[in-house]
Amino acid sequence: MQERQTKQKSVIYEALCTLDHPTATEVYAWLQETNPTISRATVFRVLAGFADGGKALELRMAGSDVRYDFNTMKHYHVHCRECGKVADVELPWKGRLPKVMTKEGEGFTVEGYSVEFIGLCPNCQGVKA
Amino acid sequence: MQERQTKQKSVIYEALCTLDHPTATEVYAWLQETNPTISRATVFRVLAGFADGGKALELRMAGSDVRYDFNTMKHYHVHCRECGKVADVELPWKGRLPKVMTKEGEGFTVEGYSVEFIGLCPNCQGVKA
DNA sequence: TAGTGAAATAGGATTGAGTACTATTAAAGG
DNA sequence: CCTTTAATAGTACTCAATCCTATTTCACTA
Repeated sequence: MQERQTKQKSVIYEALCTLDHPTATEVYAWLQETNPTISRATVFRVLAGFADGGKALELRMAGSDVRYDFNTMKHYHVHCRECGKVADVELPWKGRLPKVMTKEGEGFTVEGYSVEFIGLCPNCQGVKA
Repeated sequence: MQERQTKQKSVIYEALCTLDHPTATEVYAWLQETNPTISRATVFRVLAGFADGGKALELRMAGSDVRYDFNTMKHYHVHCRECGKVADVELPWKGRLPKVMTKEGEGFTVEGYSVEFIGLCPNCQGVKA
């Protein structure tokens, strides 16, 4: 008996698909309206489980909380340097490591790399110069 | 009267150069031995000030605390997916944005991008499979 | 359809990085 | 030396994320 289906998982997944690259806290806040008894710990655990089971991507972008993406296809993201908001970027995915990268830094085993774009979201463009 | 020189700044900079891509907390812990009265808030503020004034780089790598680098030359980093440790990567810096990137995601202004390599540090290679 | 064992949840406690606040200290110019 | 004011010490606070455990509830079975 494993991967038991629960109502919590169902509504959390719904939230994940409805909201735009949400953090666990954003999912929790959104669910408060319709499911006020859901536990914060449950939201964190279930989202992490989705990522672990391949049902979602876990976005650990520099300088912002962990965000989740129901779109599990590899794709690039921009994130706002002010508020941390994330959006998808329309660019073909380039999967391969540059071959020069067989070199290692100080004994590290290099498994991959990630590219992220940084900018300002529409909202923060108006606020900050 | 601005940018006043203090003993705290001096010893924090020394710690920054001695330790390897440290977090503010690591700097604070290291200084406890020699400067037990230094304040945690001071360490955070001074390091942020170094980054702001161009005396250090602020590394906001995915999934780890903010780290600082006394080497202000642009260069790549590997970071350990287990413990967050960071090391430099010997690769020529490629400064330019891919020109395709004029495309925007949902009205974002794209200002730049960052590349980071992910792997396992020597220490965590033994611990985890 | 009820019974039962295990997985999952609720919800409160806890951790730990980072920030806010303010009385006090000390750097630098006169 | 004295004054001005930036910077610090130290404590309180915030908030994401994790831990803990009694309780719930899913899913398998008789």
